[in-house]
Amino acid sequence: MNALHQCISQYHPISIAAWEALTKALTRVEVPKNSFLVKEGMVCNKLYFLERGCLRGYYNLDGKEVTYWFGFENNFITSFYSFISRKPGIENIQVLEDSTLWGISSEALHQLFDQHHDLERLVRIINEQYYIRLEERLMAMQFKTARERYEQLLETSPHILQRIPLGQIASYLGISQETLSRIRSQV
Amino acid sequence: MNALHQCISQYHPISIAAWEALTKALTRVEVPKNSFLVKEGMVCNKLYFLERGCLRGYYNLDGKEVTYWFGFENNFITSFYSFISRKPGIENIQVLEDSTLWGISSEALHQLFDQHHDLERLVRIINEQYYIRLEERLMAMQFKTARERYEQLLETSPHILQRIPLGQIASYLGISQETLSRIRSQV
DNA sequence: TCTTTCTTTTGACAATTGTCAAAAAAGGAA
DNA sequence: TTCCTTTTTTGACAATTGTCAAAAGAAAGA
Repeated sequence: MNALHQCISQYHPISIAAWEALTKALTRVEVPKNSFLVKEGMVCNKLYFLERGCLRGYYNLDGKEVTYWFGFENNFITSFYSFISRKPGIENIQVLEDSTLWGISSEALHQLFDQHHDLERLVRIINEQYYIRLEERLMAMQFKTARERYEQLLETSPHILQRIPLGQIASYLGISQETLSRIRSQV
Repeated sequence: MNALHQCISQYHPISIAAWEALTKALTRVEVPKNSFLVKEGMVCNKLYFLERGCLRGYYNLDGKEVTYWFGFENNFITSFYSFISRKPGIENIQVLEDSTLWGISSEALHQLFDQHHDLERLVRIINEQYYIRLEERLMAMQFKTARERYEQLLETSPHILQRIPLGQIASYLGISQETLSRIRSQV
C-alpha cells in the first residue's frame, strides 16, 4: 500500500481524505504464476496497481500469442480498452511471476471521482503519462529497425531481459524470436 | 463553435456554466495552408480543436520527415508530449489545408479544471478515447504487414487518401512511398 | 541424479520491404 | 495552352526479416 502511495505522489499528490477513501475501496489480490487476471472475451472491470511481480498482456492472432505490454512493480494494470469501454476485450493478462496487486472496480473508481476531484485529476495525469509512453513506443515501431528497437529496450528496461522469455520480448518488439536471437548474437 | 459543442457532447456533456467558461477562454485561430502551428524546439502551450481543415504532425529523423498523425475536422490537436510535459518537443505541426481552430492555453485550461470538475472529467474521457486509438495503431504497427495496414486505413479513414499526398501516408504507415505505391497498384 | 519440458540458437531459404535512380503523371501558375 | 514543380510510379537490386526445421542449452520435477 505504501508503494502505491509513493507512486501516486510522483504523479500528483492527493488529499488525505481522497487517499483514505481510495484505500477503503482497494482490494488486495494475490495471484500465482501462470494464472490469468483477465481472459479474452470478458469485460475487465478492474484497475490494478502492481505491487510485486510481473504480468503481460497479449492476444491471439492467427494462432499466435501477440504480446503488447509487460507490467512490473509500480505499474498500473488493466485491459485498458475493456475497462474504459466496458465491453469484452481480446486481451489476456497472464501472471508471469507470483504477484501482489491492489484492485479497484470501475464503479468504485467513478464513485470516488464524484467525491474527490483530486482523485480524478490524478487519474487524468497518469493517463497522460501513459499516453506519452505509448506514443514513444509507436514512434519506435514506426521508424526504427528491429535492432534499434532492441537496443532501445536494453537502455530503457534492461530488467525485462532478465525476467521475460525471449519469445515474448520478440513479440513485444514486433519481430520473430529467431530474428531477436540473431540480433543478440551480433552485438 | 457549434461543432466543438457537439463534439464534446459525444464524449461527455458538460454543464452550461462550464461551457460558457470554456468558450470565453477559447481563441479562434485561422491558419493558411503550409504554415506551421508548432515548430520543433518550441514548447507547445496550446490545445486546439480543429473545426475546418487538416494538419499533420511530423518530426525530422536523419533528414527525413516522419509523419505520425493527421488531424481532420473535429479532432483535438496539440503537440501532446510538449503540451503535457511543458518542455520543448521535436514535433512540427504543419497546416495541410487552410484551417480554422479554437485554441486554449495550458494555463487557462488548468484554471478551468479547478473551477469546473466536469471539464476535467471531459478531458480525462477524451484522453482515454485517444489512448485507445493509439493502442489500436500500435497493434497494427506491431503485427500487421504494410498491405494490411494500408487496407485498414482504407476502411477506417478513406478520406485521408483524398486529402493527403502519398508520401506522407506512407510515412504514417511506417513504410516507404515506393512500397505503398506498389501495394496500391496490386489491389 | 536422470528425464522431461521449455527456451534459445542455428541453418537454409523465401518473402517483404527499402534504396537509389529515372520516368511518367498530375497539378499550378503565367 | 506551355512551362515548371510536385507527386506518383516503375525498375533493378540490396537489406531486412520471416518461416520452417532441427539442434543445443537451460530449467524443473521425479
